[in-house]
Amino acid sequence: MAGNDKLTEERIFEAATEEFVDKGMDGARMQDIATRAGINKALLHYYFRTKDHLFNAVFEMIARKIMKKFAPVFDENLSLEDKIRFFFREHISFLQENPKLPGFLLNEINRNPARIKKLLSSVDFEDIWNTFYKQHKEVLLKYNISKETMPQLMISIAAMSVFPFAARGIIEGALMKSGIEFNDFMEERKKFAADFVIMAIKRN
Amino acid sequence: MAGNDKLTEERIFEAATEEFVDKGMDGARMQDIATRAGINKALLHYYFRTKDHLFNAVFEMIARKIMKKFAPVFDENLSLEDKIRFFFREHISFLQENPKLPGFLLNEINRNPARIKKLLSSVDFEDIWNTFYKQHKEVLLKYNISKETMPQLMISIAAMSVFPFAARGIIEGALMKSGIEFNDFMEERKKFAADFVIMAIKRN
DNA sequence: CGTAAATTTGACCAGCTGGTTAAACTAATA
DNA sequence: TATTAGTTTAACCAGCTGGTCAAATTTACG
Repeated sequence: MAGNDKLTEERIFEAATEEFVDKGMDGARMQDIATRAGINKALLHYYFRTKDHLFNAVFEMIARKIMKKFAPVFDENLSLEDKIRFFFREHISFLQENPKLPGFLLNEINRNPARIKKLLSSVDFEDIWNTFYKQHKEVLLKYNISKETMPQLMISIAAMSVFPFAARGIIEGALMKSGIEFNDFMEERKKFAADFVIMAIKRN
Repeated sequence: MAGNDKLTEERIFEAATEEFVDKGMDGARMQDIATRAGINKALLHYYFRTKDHLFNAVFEMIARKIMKKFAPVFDENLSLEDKIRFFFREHISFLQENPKLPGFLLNEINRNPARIKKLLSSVDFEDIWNTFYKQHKEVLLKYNISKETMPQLMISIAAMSVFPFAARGIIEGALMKSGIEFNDFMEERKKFAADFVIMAIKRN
């Protein structure tokens, strides 16, 4: 075997990731991926038989990467408030480094819901939320959160950090006239979002 | 001229809207649009010269429709709290009737940011927010909102109602194991989101 | 070195896609 | 009825796309 087989496969994988994230499954071209990886199109098919194979490999890798990065948040030994602050700091920082990921994932999920449902079937959200709820049940008594409103809260938290990246095109347009840069806005948002959520769940 | 010219154009427009919203610009096929409209592909090109023409027409129509529907919210003669409740009730109801719109718009905006920036250039967000701020400046004194945090607040509000629809594929998966239906979740969210935002901006 | 297996290539193909064209049809109207 | 402008159609095409194939090259190793 040629000694650079892993190098080639890695180069293909990186090239495919960039093309797919940039242009989506429909928009990406096998030829472009091959060119970007510095190889032949036939060689591309030699490593990943079809476009679907290649796309699925890339998609699952990204999904795993994200889960691996944020599952630990639930286990951190922090107070509820600090956990919320920690999450927004880490999550928004991650998205600042991968700004196109939200749009890519949301689009491909809408385009093919079956794919993600298969992936998610192995994740027990009920359990994650229950664990989280039990960890903080003493504190949550002082807050406005019941077990039933956990999904609403969790999805609100996700929305606060993910949405601005998914809707970046509009938001940049909306901020432009006020002379605000998107990156400054997101930097400010790490604190704003945390304060916002903490305020929202506090009993008055 | 044949008396049904407007009928034909309308049928094309409806068919194109459904196909584009469903499959995106890249995924939609001119033949499918023609078939859905019950006409020939050549006739489709006779009414809208190219796929781009057709897509732009559909996209601008949808964008206008949304703006027209929600600009009035800012002018309603309501208290700040009632305005927030009113917005979430109306906006989520609208999205319940058009659940695929957020995914479609966000994707096409990411795919072609120039398109939306042209559209948005005619909308003076700074002005809208200033007007909104002035309308409620007496009340906002009691809240946590300064002129500078208006964009953060506005985008948070949008995120709360739009994100669940854009991420519906994931959220349905996450809610499934808890036995919650997406529609019930969104119905509950009209109140939750409003309470959440109002709590968040109240001074403690 | 020699040979078998793995890797890489250029040339090729069938099918689909957006778009065109020339001819046929329809309805108003003079 | 004959003319004309607008509408609809079937057949066609060039170019691109994912995918294939046989031959050439490289590498491992006895």
